[in-house]
Amino acid sequence: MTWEDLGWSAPLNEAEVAVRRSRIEAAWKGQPECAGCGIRELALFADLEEEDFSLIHMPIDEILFEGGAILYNAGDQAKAVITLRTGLVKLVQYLGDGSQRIVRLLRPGDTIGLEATLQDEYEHTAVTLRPALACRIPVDVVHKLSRETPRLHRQLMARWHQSVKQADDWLTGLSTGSARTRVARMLLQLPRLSGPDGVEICELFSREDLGAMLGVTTETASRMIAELKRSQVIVERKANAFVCDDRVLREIAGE
Amino acid sequence: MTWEDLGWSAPLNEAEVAVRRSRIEAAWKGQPECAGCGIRELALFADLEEEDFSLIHMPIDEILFEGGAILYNAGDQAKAVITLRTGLVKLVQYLGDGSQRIVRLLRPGDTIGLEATLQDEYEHTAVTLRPALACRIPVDVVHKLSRETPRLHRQLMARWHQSVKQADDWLTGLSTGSARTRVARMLLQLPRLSGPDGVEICELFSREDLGAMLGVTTETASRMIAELKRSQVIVERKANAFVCDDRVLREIAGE
DNA sequence: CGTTAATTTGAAGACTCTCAACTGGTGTGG
DNA sequence: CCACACCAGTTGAGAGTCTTCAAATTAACG
Repeated sequence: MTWEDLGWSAPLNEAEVAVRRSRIEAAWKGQPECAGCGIRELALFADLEEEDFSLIHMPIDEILFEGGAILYNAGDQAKAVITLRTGLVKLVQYLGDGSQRIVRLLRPGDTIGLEATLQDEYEHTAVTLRPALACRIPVDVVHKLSRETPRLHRQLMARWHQSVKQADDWLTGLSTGSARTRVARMLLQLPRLSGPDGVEICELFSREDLGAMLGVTTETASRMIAELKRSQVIVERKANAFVCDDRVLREIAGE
Repeated sequence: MTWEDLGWSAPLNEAEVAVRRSRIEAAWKGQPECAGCGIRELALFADLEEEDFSLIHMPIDEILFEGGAILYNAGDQAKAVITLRTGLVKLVQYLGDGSQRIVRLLRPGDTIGLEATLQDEYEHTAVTLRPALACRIPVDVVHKLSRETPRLHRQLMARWHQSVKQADDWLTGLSTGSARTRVARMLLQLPRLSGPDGVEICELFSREDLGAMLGVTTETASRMIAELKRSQVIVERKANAFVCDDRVLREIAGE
């Protein structure tokens, strides 16, 4: 079976700027293009052994998305599961009245669109917040591996478990308390990149997205960030990239 | 292996008012005590076939809890998964500052404490909101079945999936918008019992719990309910049991 | 360099929280 | 049987927070 058989030859959408093909064996064997790929340690196939990979005879797409790209829309045909290698992705759920709420963030190593293994439509809209590198795994591959090896089961369960846990924490942490508290908690749990001088930096996103994550308006999100900047609790290094005073943030977050 | 081997002979806690033993075969074969049990259609073992059940040689506890009983506390040793047959259970997550948030409600057919299959501690505190009948399934049974039959896998995945979906809906539906909107949405998605005269009735819970579900204070929750009562959108039949005007509720809920 | 989008800020009003008092029902002990 | 304490629910008033609508400012881009 090939990608063409699945009707996946065309790019997912216009935002998809590059598609590189690689057989799964390549990913596994650590060929150049996959050097530094976290897939072996982090991702869905972490527990698999080399023999398992030999069961797969279907290419895995490795895709580079630009920031703001749509991985899929809610309701789209769900034929693949996506593993995120670099970047950050938001899962958006739309409400009846047209407003939207971001229900989860996905980081490198996370699996996106896991529901594809159980139903034929995606539940959310998945959008990159920054340029992102991802691997698109056809659900047939997952199903086949699932039949052949029990090792994948535990990983799948673990992924589901992780999603539930994150959803619960998102609710209690980022959807409870004052806007200031929520912003502080968000900043604390944001992935930190170590800057050039070794100081930890966290890249924020648009105020609109921040609001949609915390359940407050764009203006309120903006005010809170602006306030933190003025009081020097966070210091802007580059555009939307901050050095955070975690001690004070934890205090604001209610420890 | 028996329950005693697992150290489960003692009741889970003082709130457990009755324990009845039944072998899983009994449940499957539809013996009297299991007549009307939804386990075959709804629950974790829905897909299993008779031969699968013969693999189990460990008793399943059937437990009757009174309202407000604690099924388990966050951090408790997680040795069993629980299937709810009747009643309603809340999952409570505690925050650093001691306050609490209810992250999910579980209804008949739902599986409680699924994390027991993956880790040895429960993540939430599970408390009955009404008298409840539940079956306690040792994780060893789940693991054994999991090894022997692939049919359980799909059910487990489906359960996880369901949890994630409910968590996401809980966030977007019950944690977004004004307090009035949230209360309306909550009432709309509450399980309805058909009253004596055939009219659908929904039993509400304490204002404190309602507040903890919606992320508002007890007083605000009370005000919203009182207001709906005054405006006749909901009519109290018995204590805390209402007939709801769904048309108006949907309007308040924002369509 | 002009135009557009994103962010910030202001001010008024709506909403929610806090603290406090009041109500009605339940259970206990005298 | 009554007095009392206790608890959940309700209500009130003022303070505080967030939203809304609008305008000003800054950043981004062709």
